[in-house]
Amino acid sequence: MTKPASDANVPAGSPCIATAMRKASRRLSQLYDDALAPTGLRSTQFAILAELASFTDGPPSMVELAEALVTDRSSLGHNLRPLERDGLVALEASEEDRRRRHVVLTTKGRAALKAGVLRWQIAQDRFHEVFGAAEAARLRATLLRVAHNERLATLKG
Amino acid sequence: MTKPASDANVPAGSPCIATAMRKASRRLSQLYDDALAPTGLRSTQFAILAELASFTDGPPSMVELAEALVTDRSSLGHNLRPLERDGLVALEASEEDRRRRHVVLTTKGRAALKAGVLRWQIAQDRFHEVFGAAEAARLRATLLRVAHNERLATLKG
DNA sequence: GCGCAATAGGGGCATATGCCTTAATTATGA
DNA sequence: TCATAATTAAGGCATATGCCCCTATTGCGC
Repeated sequence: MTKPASDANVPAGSPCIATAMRKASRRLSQLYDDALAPTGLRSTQFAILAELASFTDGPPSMVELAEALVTDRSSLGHNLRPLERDGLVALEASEEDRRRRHVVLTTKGRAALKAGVLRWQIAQDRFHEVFGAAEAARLRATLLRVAHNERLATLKG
Repeated sequence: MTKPASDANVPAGSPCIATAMRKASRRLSQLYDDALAPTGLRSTQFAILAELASFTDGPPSMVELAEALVTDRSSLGHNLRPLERDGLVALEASEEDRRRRHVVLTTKGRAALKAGVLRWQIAQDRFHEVFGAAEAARLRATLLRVAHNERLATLKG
């Protein structure tokens, strides 16, 4: 139990967690981008659409969406540009607060997400096949605890 | 044993491993970049210098270094540009194979790495403080197994 | 030795990521 | 009320990441 796959051919390298994280991140992006390629979506874009779809109480503001994605507001703004250009999302001015702009998943965006899920599942299946569903779930839970831990955001605090 | 920290305030979100990985990666980059800021190095640049220093049998070629970093050759080429400009690394033509260029860690680069390690340790300590050294080591090992698993590179294979 | 496949890098293009600054708007406190 | 602080998003700048195509060079099969 909890017996991981072989550690052979895995160099020790530096003890840096962030470095290991980025290496793994690049590797996984390869796999998921490869699977999503036929849809014209990148894994980051797919993630944005999926996160958008998870907001059931109306479209979020940029700040809310950025926080959910654990990313910078500016980064999100930049990333939304291609999606807006292609009509997958729309930015609507808020009624209550004219500073805010709500990010809306368009019909076209919803369709793209739906098509993306079919391809995404292939990459996800591959990961489960290689690492096992149980360890995958454990890893994912750990990653989300890292992502949402505020004490890992800055040294202050 | 193996009891993780609290899962409170960790939204379930999508089951996508890649999405969780990138969220965690962005979070950790925040922390390590924050720590490294005084040195003028970014965590990615620090990682490149550290990886370079790990080659004890002479400076690696771009391909060798890219593989060690689990990144694209082109990406590495781009990332080396600022480091070369600042004199932290040097690209030397190979004698045996004139296609190759060896990436050399300069004296200045070695000094920058040394200074970076002092700051890096602060971020690493924070992570250990939050997650515990044992779980951190487990996580890092898992991440490296992901990073170096060829069956997670493409769907083919 | 020659022709062709394979390999190493460079350059261009597009997106990803985050910083700092600025403008617009809203909230707050005297 | 009104000046000021705080918030929201945009824009510019720099780096990060990976794809494709191109050139130079090497290795290989004949």
